[in-house]
Amino acid sequence: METPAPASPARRTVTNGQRTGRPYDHSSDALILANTLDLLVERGYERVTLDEVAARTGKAKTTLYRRWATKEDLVIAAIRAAGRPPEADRLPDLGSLRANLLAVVDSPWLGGPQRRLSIFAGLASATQVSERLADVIRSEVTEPYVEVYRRLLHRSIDDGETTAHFAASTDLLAEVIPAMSTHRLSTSREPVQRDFFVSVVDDVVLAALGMTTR
Amino acid sequence: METPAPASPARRTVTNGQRTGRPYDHSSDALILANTLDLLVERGYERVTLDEVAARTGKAKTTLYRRWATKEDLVIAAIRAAGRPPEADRLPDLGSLRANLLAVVDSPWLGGPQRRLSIFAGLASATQVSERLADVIRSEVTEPYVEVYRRLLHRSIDDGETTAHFAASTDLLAEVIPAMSTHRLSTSREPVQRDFFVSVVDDVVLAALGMTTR
DNA sequence: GACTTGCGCTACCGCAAAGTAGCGTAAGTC
DNA sequence: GACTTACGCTACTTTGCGGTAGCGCAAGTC
Repeated sequence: METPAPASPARRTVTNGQRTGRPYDHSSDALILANTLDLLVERGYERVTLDEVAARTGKAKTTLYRRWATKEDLVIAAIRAAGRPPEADRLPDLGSLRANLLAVVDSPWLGGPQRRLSIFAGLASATQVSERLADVIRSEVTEPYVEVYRRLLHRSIDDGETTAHFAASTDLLAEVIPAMSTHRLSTSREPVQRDFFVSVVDDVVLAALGMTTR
Repeated sequence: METPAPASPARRTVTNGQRTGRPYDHSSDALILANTLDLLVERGYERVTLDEVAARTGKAKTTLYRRWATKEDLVIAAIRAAGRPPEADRLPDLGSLRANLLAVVDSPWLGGPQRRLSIFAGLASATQVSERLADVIRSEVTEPYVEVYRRLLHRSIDDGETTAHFAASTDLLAEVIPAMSTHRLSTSREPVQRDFFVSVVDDVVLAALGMTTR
């Protein structure tokens, strides 16, 4: 979670310099944005209604509009507030490419691998709404996430580690595809397989997100 | 393309047995359904309007409603009319698992690999609309498609071929992830890499489609 | 205490899009 | 030719939802 941006107040009457009067109560912004993201995941962009966001949060709809000018702005803020994936350069080197990749997979970003995948599905619909929204998703979610993996991989290639590594771990693929037929990640599966599976999944779903046909 | 189902006429006045009067002109059903699918891909379910489907097809909106009772019915028909992936049992054995998998990848189902992926993206939003629609997508698209790969793979495992095969071809993975950063499949890439990439992509996107959180 | 501005509420506007009604006409069956 | 039903058209109703107006009150600053 990040601070919800200067809230770009929808239309604030500008009193020069100093502000008086009752201040914004930003204590519940995080809750609003979290609920927005939840709804986005459950229903997709078009079926998110601000009435429902307001109801869930216990805020008045008008309050939402005091902070974000449009629904699109609110959703963008929610996406931004979800934070960004870890940066490759700041991650400790765990000794092997594989370990480094798995660390990213298991990072708590977007609630961890399970929920992350759900969010991707929700975002897929949002990319069809507007260029602006699609751009935000790309620049805030897709690109940075793929970038981590790419960086880790390139680093490993430069070290000459890569090929051997992949050759060693790819028997897993033989299990991955049949496992997919369950269509659930929650079913029991050996941990290593799961991890590798999710990493591929995440990446590829992102690629699909970037591939809207507009 | 399949015959567009008995069209389950929205509400037909039942004259017993024999029908007289001007018959339905089903010659353009395929066109209607194709345009519906196109729009679904371009815009996502919510932004498909029947006015636009009608306009594109050159038919009157009321004509659409004479054939499909609701928008949802029309979209379902469009998905059904898109046909099903090839069945594993009917595919010729090309000698290696890899060749068999690639044959599926390159099958013309849903317009071939490129367009197929776009359609998946469009369907992702539709899975959030209703249980019924989600079920159709799962049973008509997701399940059968994953099933092909699964069957081919299992067959290969039973033959003892699998592990060796995958080990031999997985250096590709080292290229796949960085290549994804382009977020386009249309960029130039060596054919074998592309094929393998797309096969993974297709499969995994499908898994994501099956994973709606409703 | 005077002033300012956010909050919650209720009511409302505007618009897009699903779905319908009814008409004149086309294309069939008997 | 009489009859029936689809087609295209225009106009309409309904609904949901984004977004706004204005009020009484809360929570701050001076």
